[in-house]
Amino acid sequence: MSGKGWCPLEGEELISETALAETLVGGQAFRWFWREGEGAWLGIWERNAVYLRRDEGGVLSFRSPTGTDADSVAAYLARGRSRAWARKLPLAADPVLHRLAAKWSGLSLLAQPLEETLLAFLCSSNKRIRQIRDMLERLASAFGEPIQGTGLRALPSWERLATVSESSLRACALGYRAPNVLATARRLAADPEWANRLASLPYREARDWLQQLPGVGAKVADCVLLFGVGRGEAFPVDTWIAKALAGHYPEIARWPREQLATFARIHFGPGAGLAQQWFFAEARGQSTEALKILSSDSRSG
DNA sequence: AGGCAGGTGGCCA
DNA sequence: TGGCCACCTGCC
Repeated sequence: MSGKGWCPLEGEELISETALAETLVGGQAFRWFWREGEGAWLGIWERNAVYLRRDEGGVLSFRSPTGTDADSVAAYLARGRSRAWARKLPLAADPVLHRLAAKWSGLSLLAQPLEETLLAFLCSSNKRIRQIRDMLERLASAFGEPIQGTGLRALPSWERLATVSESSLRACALGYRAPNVLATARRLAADPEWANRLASLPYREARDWLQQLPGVGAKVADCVLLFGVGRGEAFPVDTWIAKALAGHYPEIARWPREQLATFARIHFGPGAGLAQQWFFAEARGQSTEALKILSSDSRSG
């Protein structure tokens, strides 16, 4: 079934259409677009553009106009890491988790670039997925470097963002997030080692450091640590997750956010973040079709 | 036509 | 600590 240029991702577990959609556009990444004409997803990260499609048997294939290789795609999808996290969850002790594990077995937590993850979640407050996507596309077209031969643009670096004006950020419809993005950009640009340092810090210290950035609170910090640094113990608690936890665990229903996050890290352990994504997918209850419509690329195909 | 959204930070008890 | 409110903008 591999047409010209399509390369199967070998040695991977089969994945359902729903699990794939949840993985790509369920709220952890924002630059995956369903291309109806291709029957494939187009994803953009750093200088990579990758088309990803699933055959009827559940095998993934990709092709890349940027020459991104199979190892890089597999590293980004990070499916093995999610399987390892799943094995560490207390599935036997927690029937709720056991059921979600079966239902969402193919769902993976992507290994996304840290800088892009921070930018995305700095934009995310008080916004729905669709609006976050739109903000990022405006930032990419206004300030991002072209990705050669694709007509696409990368997200701007923090160094680049440090040089722009607040009004030009507001022109990207960032609203009150604009000054936060700018102040964060200036702080990071003045501290070139920040990413390495963050990666070397223990979870709690890394979280505290992130929270010192303007516009970064507990939830955003956990999203950055989970999606952009690969800290499986991070458990972002937003309104959806708070509701989902309340529904599944009535005894903690009225706990404040911060306590829910602590409870989850203790109860779920090193793979807590994966459980969070299962709860999120479960709570949304959106169809695959709805996810595709949400993320269909309205630009010229 | 207005309320509300996957939050944060400042302020008050 | 925990609870309450303003904040930009776009979409339902």
